[in-house]
Amino acid sequence: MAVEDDVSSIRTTTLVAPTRPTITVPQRPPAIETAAYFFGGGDGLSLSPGPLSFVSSLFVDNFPADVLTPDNQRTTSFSQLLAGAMSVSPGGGGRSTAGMFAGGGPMFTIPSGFSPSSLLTSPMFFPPQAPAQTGFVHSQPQPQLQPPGPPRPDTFPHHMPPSTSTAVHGRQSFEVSTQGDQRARNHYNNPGNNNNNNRSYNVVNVDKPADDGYNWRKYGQKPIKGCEYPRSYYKCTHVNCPVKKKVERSSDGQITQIIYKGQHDHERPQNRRGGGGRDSTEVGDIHFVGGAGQMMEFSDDSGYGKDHEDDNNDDDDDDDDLPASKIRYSRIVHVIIYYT
DNA sequence: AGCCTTTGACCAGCG
DNA sequence: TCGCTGGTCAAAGGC
Repeated sequence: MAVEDDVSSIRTTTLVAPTRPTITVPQRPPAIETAAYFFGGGDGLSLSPGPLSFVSSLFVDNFPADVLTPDNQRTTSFSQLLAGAMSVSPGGGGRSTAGMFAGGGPMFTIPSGFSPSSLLTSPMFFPPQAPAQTGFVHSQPQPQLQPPGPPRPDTFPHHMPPSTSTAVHGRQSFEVSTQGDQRARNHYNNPGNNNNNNRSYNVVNVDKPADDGYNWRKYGQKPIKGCEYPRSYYKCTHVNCPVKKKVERSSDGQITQIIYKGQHDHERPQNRRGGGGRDSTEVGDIHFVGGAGQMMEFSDDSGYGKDHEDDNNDDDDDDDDLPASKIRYSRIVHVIIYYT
């Protein structure tokens, strides 16, 4: 299938801001088309079990901590998590944007207290560089996430502030304890626990797209039609590193898209310029959507600082120690990742 | 001095 | 062929 060929070498990450005053729906890149296709938004193709297995393994293997289902029933099974999420996700007015994107496909939501950075930083989320793998991280505005067809009555209100959208997500959410998150991090930080390998991992920083652990040099900027803010182009400054990324902003200057292209062929710099180190964004909701076994999506809605419980601030490498004010104003993030 | 951003120009792809 | 758009280059200037 041609579309599969198109995405076979693509890893896509979508970072989407919830509010985009001017909703201009650009052309979908092949990956997104494929996403809609795999997620049932295309021609009704059912989901491949692959991604579920993938995500399942992610959580079973790396999130051993107890998690809470929406009714606060503890469960340790990803399947249970998924079942719990699916029981509340499809249909109804409480449908989330990820749900819309998924077109009813599998999805679960993780509210605040869980950092997607943990996932993003995991070798599974950004798997170690396979020699033949070319990562391509793409993001697109939420309207693109909707499958083709007439507008849904339950379309996510783009004018809603993050806090409101959080409520929408929250009702559909189960919780993953930060303790579990920490354990997951320890899991990843401990090479002995990682069957994949112990290479460094990538971080998608929502608020500071240029600060994801690597050093970037801006090499271009182009105005986007219909957008007040231009698209910026960055290159990894590491010698011979082919990775590039482009950052798009909404008309209010908020980052709406971060698109990575290529894969780093080097470790993340130990000593960052400016001494900032990592400072990824606290994460709110994360939506995992099953796909072709190579793609996942999560949504980061950090607009609810009240739910933020930073019990991980004992770690310099922690992503969660942002001030609540910053968390509150950070963006919803959708991430779609392709694995090959 | 080195690295970065800015910015206009250039080039390629596409309709 | 032309115009549009996306992506990149490179000079200039700033930190």
